[in-house]
Amino acid sequence: MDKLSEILQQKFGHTSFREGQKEIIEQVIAGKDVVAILPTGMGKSLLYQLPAYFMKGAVVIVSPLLSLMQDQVEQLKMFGEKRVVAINSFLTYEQKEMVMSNLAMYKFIFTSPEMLQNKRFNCALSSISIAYIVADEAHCISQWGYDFRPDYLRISNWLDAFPEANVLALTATATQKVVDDIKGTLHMSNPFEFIHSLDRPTIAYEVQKADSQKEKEAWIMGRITTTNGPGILYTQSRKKAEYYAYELEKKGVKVAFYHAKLEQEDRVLVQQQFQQGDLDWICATNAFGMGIHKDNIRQIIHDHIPTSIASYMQEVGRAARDGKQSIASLIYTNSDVEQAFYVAMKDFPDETDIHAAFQSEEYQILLPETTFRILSYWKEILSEQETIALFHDIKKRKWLEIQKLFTLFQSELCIREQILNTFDEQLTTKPKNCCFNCSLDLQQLLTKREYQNLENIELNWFNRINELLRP
DNA sequence: GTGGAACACGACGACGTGTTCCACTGAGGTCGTT
Repeated sequence: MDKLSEILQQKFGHTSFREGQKEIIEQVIAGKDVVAILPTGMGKSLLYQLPAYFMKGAVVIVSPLLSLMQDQVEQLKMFGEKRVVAINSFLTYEQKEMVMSNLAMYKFIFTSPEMLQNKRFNCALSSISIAYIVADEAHCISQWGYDFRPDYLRISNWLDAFPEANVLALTATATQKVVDDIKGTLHMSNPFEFIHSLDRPTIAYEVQKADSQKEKEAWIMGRITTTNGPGILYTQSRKKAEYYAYELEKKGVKVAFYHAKLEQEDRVLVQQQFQQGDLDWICATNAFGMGIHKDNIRQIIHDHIPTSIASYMQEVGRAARDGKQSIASLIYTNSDVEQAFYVAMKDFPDETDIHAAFQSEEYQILLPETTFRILSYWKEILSEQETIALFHDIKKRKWLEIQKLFTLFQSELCIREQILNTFDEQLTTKPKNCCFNCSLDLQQLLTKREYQNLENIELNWFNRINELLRP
């Protein structure tokens, strides 16, 4: 048995590697930069965990969510690794000081892109030896960096302080544009690239067009109340997620809603209940998904046009992790394109905002928080004209992407094939249940289910009490 | 930009039609203060 397999068995209890894992791990150990695109459930964590045991120094893992960090810290501790810490706002000032003063003790250091801008933290990091740096869920660099969390783009400058460390970028879905963004931001020159096929033959694609919002709602309610989950209904707004959860609950469906405005404890609770099977459906915004461990999701429904093909695939990819047949359905109306564009654009500064922000600091403070944050970042590195040009470009790109997605859903060609082509991939074999435009046996795909309508039960009770009280 | 609700209007009263207004609209982390 070679050394890698030995550690795999000793530390992680696996007897063999999955496709691509060994190759990637070898490249990381050899000191190469690596971009690895692997579907959810293909063992991405192992790719950064295992090489650490062959290299001197610590591993810094940049993660987008606090919950994801906690999750991974716990997972490593379960494997018996004690030298692991997450440095983020969950720690008090005193705890942070304590960890930073003893940073050399740790093998795995999890942190957020925001934290990488902390001077005290950087000072501590520069005093220890770093083997390699990991960008987990690296698509966030491209997806969030430009218009939401500019600290993702600041990783670029931060990396200059660690020229010796190689970088490993991990994600489940990335178009060529996203890969280019990742490589650029992480200063990767000639990295080893492992790109697993994005095609998931056990996910069938269904697209439905509705003439009105009412028709759309009726279709969604009908589908969820007559067929089996577990499933996720992705809505475009928090309000809609709550509305559907409320309506479905009345029909007897075990359901909860999930979005960014939920308290942290409620989020954890909903997530756990769904994972344990106590809930059949989650009505959620795009906040739901990263770090969800559930293998048997059978249905993903979208009630809108997503803002990018990559995020659509991320969301759809949460189904069928157990390899069993599942279905991804999307229902839209013509006006949904405009809605998607509005949502994608609403925090972007317009030309007047950019001009005013470059003229006066006070004006910038009047802007919405996200807009202010984005502008502050670009003001540091670009001129006013360059910033205007940049946002013009980003807006145009977003609009084209949404349009492309809309055209794709409207087209009569194979949906699977078109999606794969967007990711520069060719479809080699069509599964039996491919898509709405090829072949789709809905009766086979969707198991019938009857729910007990709680509205009727309440009504019956109301009638019975009335009868009893009648003089 | 769209869609739905509310309102105005015509004309002997209810209701269809046109106009106006307003709601819709994601994602996370950190710091300092209460």
